[in-house]
Amino acid sequence: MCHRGDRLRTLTLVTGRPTLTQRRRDATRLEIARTAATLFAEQGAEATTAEEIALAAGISLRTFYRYFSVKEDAVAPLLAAGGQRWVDLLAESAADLPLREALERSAVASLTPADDAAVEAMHWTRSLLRDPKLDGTWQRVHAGSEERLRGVLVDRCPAGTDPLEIRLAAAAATAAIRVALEQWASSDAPATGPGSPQDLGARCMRELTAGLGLWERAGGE
Amino acid sequence: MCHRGDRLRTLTLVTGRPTLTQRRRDATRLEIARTAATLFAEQGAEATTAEEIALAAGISLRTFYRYFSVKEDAVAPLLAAGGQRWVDLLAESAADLPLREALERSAVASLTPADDAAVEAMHWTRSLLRDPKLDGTWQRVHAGSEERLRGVLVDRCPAGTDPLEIRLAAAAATAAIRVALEQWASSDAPATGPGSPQDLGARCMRELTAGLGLWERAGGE
DNA sequence: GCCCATGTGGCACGACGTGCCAATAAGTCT
DNA sequence: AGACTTATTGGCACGTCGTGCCACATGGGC
Repeated sequence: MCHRGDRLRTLTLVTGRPTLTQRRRDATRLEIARTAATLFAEQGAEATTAEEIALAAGISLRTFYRYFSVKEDAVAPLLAAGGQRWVDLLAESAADLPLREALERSAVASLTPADDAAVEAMHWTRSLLRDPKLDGTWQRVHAGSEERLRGVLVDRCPAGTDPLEIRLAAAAATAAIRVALEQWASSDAPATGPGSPQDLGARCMRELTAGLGLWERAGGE
Repeated sequence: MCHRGDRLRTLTLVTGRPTLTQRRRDATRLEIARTAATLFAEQGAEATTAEEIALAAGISLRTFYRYFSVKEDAVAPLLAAGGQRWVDLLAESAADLPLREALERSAVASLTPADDAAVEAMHWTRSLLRDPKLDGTWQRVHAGSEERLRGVLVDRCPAGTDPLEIRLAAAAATAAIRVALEQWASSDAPATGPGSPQDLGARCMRELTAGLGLWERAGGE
C-alpha cells in the first residue's frame, strides 16, 4: 500500500524541488531537443528520421520515443520555453498591478532576449517556425501555454468570474504572442528593435486585449 | 504548346464554374468525408484505419491517399464547411455595412443551423471536436479560414491598410469562432438557444473584436 | 477506329510509433 | 558491504502510415 513512488512524491512536496532522477530526465530531454533542433534546422523535419536524432543524441530509437511520443515534438521544450517564462513572470508579478498591464509587461519581458544565448535561441525558433512540418507542435505548445495562462488568470480574478471571459482573455493573449512570433519569423527583422518580437508583441497584445470585458470586473487595482 | 488542361482552365474562366471532373472529385471527396466521420464518431479516429475508411467508401487505400494526404484530414471538408460559409457570407455582404458588424452577422448566420440536416451536422462536428486525434485537422481548418478571411478583409479595406492590423482582425475573429465552437463542443448545450454556437459566437466575437484599431481606419461607413 | 489525359488499383518500401521482454542502472533497506 | 526493489534502457517484432512506381481502365476529342 505504500509504494516507493509515493515517498518520492512526498519528498518533492517537502523540498519543493523535483527529484534527482526527474531533473536528470529533464536534462536529457533538453539535450535531445537541442540535437533535434540542430538537425531540423539543417535539413528540415521532414528529411530527419527519428533514428537519426536518437543516435545523434546517444540513445536508442526506443528510448527516444519514451521521451517524445511524436518525432516533431522533440523540439517542443525549446519552443515552449518562452511561453513558460511568460506565464511564470505573470504569476510572480505584483498583485496590485492591473491585470492587463501585467499581462503585457510579462509578455514583452519574455520576448526580450536577456543575453546572446537568448538571441541565438530566437533565431533557432525562427527556423523551426518556418518548417511546415513543425506546425502541429507549434500549435500544441500554444494550446499548453493558453491552458496554463488560464490557470494563472483564474487565480488573479475574483472567484466566480465568468469562465468564458477568462478563456477569451487567455485566447486573445495567446493569439497576440502567436501572431507576433509568426510575423517576425516570416520576416527578416532582427531579434531586437522595430519589427522584433517584443515590438510586435506589445502592439498585438494591446490591440487584442483592448476590448475584453474581463478588465472592468477584475482590475487587480 | 496547347494542352487540353489549358483549354479546361479557360473553360473554367468563361463559365465561372468548376469543371465536371472537378465537381465529381469534390463529390467523392465529400462522400469519403461522410464515411470517415461516421467511423470516427463510432470508434474514434485512433482505432479507425485508413484502409477501413477507403473500403467503406468503395475505393482503394491508394486512392484514398490521393484525396487526403493525412488520414485525419478525411473529415476536414465537413469541419471546413462552416468556416467556408462564413467568409462567403462576409464577402457577399453589403459593402456599406460597417465591417465589424458584417463580420459578426455573417459569423452568427453561419453558426445558425438552417435545417435539420444542419443540426445533425453540428452534432457530428461536436463528436469530431471531442476526438483528440482530430485536433491537428481542426487547427489546420482554422488556419485556412483565417487565411481566406484575410483575403476578404484586404478587399474591403482601403489599399495601404497596415497588414498587421488585418492579420490581427482575422486572428481575433477566427479565435472567436474557435473558442465558441470548442466551448459548445465540450458542453452539453443544444445546437440552438443559450449556450449554442451562435450565442457564444456572438459574445466571443463582440469581445475579441472590440478593441481592434482596424475599424477606426476602415469602417466601411 | 486511335490517341491522350486523367483517375484508379496493386505492390513494395521506408518510416513511424508501440507492446513486450530481457538486461542494466539507480536507489533503498538491513 | 550485500540483497532487494524499482526505474530506465535497448532490441525486436508488429501493424499502420504515406508515397513512388507502374500497369490498367475510363472517357472525351480527333
